[in-house]
Amino acid sequence: MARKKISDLRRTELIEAVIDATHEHSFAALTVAQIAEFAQTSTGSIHYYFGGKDALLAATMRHLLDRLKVVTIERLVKATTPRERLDAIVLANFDDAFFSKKSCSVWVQFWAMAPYSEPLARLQVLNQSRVRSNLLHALKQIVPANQASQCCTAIQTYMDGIWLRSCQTGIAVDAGKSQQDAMTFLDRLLV
Amino acid sequence: MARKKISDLRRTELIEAVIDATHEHSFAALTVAQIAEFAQTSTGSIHYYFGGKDALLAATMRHLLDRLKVVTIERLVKATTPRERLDAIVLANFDDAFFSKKSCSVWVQFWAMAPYSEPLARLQVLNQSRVRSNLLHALKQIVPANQASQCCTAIQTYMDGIWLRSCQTGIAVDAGKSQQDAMTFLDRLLV
Amino acid sequence: MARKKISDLRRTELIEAVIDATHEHSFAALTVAQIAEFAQTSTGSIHYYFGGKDALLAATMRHLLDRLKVVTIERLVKATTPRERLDAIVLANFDDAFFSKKSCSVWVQFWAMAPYSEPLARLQVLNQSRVRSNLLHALKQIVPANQASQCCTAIQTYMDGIWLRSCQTGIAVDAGKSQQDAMTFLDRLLV
Amino acid sequence: MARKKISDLRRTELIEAVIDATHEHSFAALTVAQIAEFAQTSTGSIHYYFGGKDALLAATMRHLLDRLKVVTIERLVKATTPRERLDAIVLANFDDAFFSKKSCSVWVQFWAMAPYSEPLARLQVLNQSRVRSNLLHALKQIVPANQASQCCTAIQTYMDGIWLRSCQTGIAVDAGKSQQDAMTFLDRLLV
DNA sequence: TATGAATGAGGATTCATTCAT
DNA sequence: AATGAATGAATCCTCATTCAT
Repeated sequence: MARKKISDLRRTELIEAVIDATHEHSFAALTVAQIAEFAQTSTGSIHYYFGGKDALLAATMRHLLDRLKVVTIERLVKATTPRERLDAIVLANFDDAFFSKKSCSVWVQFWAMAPYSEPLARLQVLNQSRVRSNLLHALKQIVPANQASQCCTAIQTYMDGIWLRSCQTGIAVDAGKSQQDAMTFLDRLLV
Repeated sequence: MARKKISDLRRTELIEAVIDATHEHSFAALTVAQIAEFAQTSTGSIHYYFGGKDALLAATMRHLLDRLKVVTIERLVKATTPRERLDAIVLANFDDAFFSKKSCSVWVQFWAMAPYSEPLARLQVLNQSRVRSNLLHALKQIVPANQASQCCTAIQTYMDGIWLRSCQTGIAVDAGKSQQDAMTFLDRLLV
Repeated sequence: MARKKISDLRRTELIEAVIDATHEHSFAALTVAQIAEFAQTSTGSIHYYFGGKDALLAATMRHLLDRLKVVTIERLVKATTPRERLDAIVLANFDDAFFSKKSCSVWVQFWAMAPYSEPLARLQVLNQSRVRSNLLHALKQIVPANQASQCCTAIQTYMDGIWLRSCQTGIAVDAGKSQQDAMTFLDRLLV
Repeated sequence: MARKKISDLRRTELIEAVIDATHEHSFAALTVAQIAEFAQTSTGSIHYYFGGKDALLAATMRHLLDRLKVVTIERLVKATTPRERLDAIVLANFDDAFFSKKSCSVWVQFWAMAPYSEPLARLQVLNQSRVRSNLLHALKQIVPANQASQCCTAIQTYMDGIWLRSCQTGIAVDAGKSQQDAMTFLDRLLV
């Protein structure tokens, strides 16, 4: 198990480097050599740990998606009312534990590539479904049954839109502010 | 003038080819030769008319943004009340004259690249500002002054989110349905 | 004949443009389009008059070689003694009617290409032989028969060297000065 | 250090290939792939070791210039009288350790390109100055002070001319013969 | 004659990937 | 485990040449 840890640590370090590098130069424009430099390793190591550039992005996204999952669960277990559960899910998406300009950059590039990559598409669908499932569970106790689905989509769309806009030039990313905005949005949307 | 027309026609043909090709393979994965094949021309012509692959994407986006502008204006001139104006702007964004899976694919890739390309970033800001300006003008007559800005952002974010989601695998794109959803969303948001 | 003149004028204009352009950018780096711009014409015209880029350089060299021939003859007819004839030939090579930095640039590039081009090699040999023949004719009356050939080669080598050095960066080209130097050189060489 | 050696060996091998290939096809007409073939490597390696085609020519010339420098020094240390020193410098230029048709071919193409390339121009000036400095040092003790400079230029011009002529079609290159000719030339020139 | 749009073969360069050490 | 030298397929772009007008 101690053995395993070394390898996992290395992978995590490399993934952090991918996030930094991708934010700065875009994943497509990045060479494996550049990523290796960010991570202070060699191209050989990148291939040793991940198998290739494509797999590297997939691994990075799995990492980010896991973080979202963890933060969501942490917040959900503390919530008691349906509305609290709804807020928990939405706030998790903008939790400063991982909502940052860097993550947004990677996320949007992932989105742009997903339609052209089976493994990425799978990840995208997985996350989308998980979030939707969580949201719907809470929403059904808040809005009339026939409005839950549409309402859920509106919320997901809003959240995706925030991620999308956050990575653009000249946009300052502030987790706290985004959480407030999201709460105001929910208040407006749910009467 | 006949000369100019021919050259413009050629440019438009090439841009249509870019949209088709990008939707199918993603812009980054696309080779100039492939685009040329879609357009039934040579790689030389692409460079002759646009100067390079990057400039080609910029030209394509300018084309799409122009279409949005035209459709928006067409709808705006027919609107009389503030709410009608608001609806006009939002409906224009999902007008089937250009809201299609293909456009969404290009749009999202444009978004992913904009932070790393001066010319694309400029286009992105230009469009974002134009839409915001239109929306705010109408919103200020609908909601209290202190809510207009936040409300505007929510609407833009929602629209961006729709574009983003529309290009994903397994999502069917239906302009009419998207327009209806958007109207329902506005109703909910503006009480 | 008037007809012919128009075409000849055009060819001469184009050749002058080639010389200017080659001096500024080197013939290899030059595109036909650039040459056309120097000549204020189109690429089509270049091909119409010369048939291609390679033929253009050959035509240009033929032009320069003709100029040398003409200047040499003009000076030779005025010479009476063997030494005067020798001087005439050498002075012709540095006559400011065509000895200039521009000509030297073209000449040296011609030299560099000649070993790899049949037509250029022929021109090179032709000129070399013509000059040698003229020189030898005079030299044989000046130095002992068994020294004429070696002496001739030395003179030709010196003249070629001057051309070569004249095109280099930082070297000022002055026809009068080069003529003086050449005369001093001959004096030294021929006792 | 073993590492360094291997890499240096690789570089030298590549440079030898450039000389062979350039002599056969001219540097401009040569493709990187062809050079790679001469060197029995890949195009990738060429770029890995030199960074590009231009840098490759510069490296090759630096190599040739170094050879000249080394041969010159070897001969100079053995010379005692001024005239012996003068001869040493001139003989070095035609030493069969590197005076060959191949070297001449490369040299002349270098000369033709130098006026259009900063790095090549620097090399050209460097070598020209070094040879001049060596020659002048010896000449000042042989000819009157006011004649040294002009005499030096005549010698350099002669040597450059020999290089230039040696690469032409139909000229046989013989180091020994060129050395003899040069000695005869010096004898004639220096009374 | 003159033009310049269109072509596409050809070349320099990049970069993911491999593998010997 | 880690490295980075070596590879060569793949791609963008250039440019001589053609040809319809």
